[in-house]
Amino acid sequence: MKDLVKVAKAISDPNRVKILKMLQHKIMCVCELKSALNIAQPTVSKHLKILEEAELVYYKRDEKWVNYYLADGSNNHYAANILGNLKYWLEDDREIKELICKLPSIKREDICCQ
Amino acid sequence: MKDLVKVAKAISDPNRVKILKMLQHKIMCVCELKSALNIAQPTVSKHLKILEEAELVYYKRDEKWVNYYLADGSNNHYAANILGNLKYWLEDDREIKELICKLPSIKREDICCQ
DNA sequence: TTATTATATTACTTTTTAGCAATATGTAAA
DNA sequence: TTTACATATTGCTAAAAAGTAATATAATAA
Repeated sequence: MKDLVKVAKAISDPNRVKILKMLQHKIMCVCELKSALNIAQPTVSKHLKILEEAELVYYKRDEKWVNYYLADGSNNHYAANILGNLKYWLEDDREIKELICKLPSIKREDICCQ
Repeated sequence: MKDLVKVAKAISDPNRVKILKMLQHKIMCVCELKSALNIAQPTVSKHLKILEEAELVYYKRDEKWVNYYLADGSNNHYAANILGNLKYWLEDDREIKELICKLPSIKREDICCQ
């Protein structure tokens, strides 16, 4: 029950759903996510922690950046199920499509270091 | 996006998940749900409204009772997906199993009218 | 009609959550 | 080392959500 509720809570915020949809297309660092979502960096970090604790994402440090990846759900079948469905969900959502469109132009070299 | 988040929020509360699991086994009125969950009647009504707005349940009045049913999800594919999965999810959850066990002994004739 | 009873709604309190600014931490470059 | 910079954490505020008691509504029975 706790695991299910944790996954449900994780996807019950639009910004977190957007993060998951973006990570479907591209491994991203915190500052890239911040730039895409237009929210403060600590807010992004907090969302990422919630997603990570629901086993929906994981991260690997790469020098000074921390890259976030979609999890594969192998340890959490609720997470696996949601991640599987989310591949097909919201593909026609206007807001999501615009976000995905913007992705190629969001590069850490350009947007970080300020 | 709004529909997905609404369904996710709806199942991100343990009492609401319990309601859905109970409705898998039995059509129930508000006072039966209240008795099963041990929470106040307005709290049950509020949870039911959230579930209904997420299109996870619907209701029909039957004389002075209002019976709640699992929805079929035909108008909301997020709801349909969750309801489909929830049939198999939490079947081994101790708390849920105890609730389901209690169900046959919860009868509106006995518990309401007080 | 009036009384009874099941449920919904309202008004309120407490807890949780999303957001941010400020600060701490970790890594790499100078 | 010191500096710079990406990210995490802390401490706070505002908004949302879960809970309840009291009250309103809707249906039935008397």
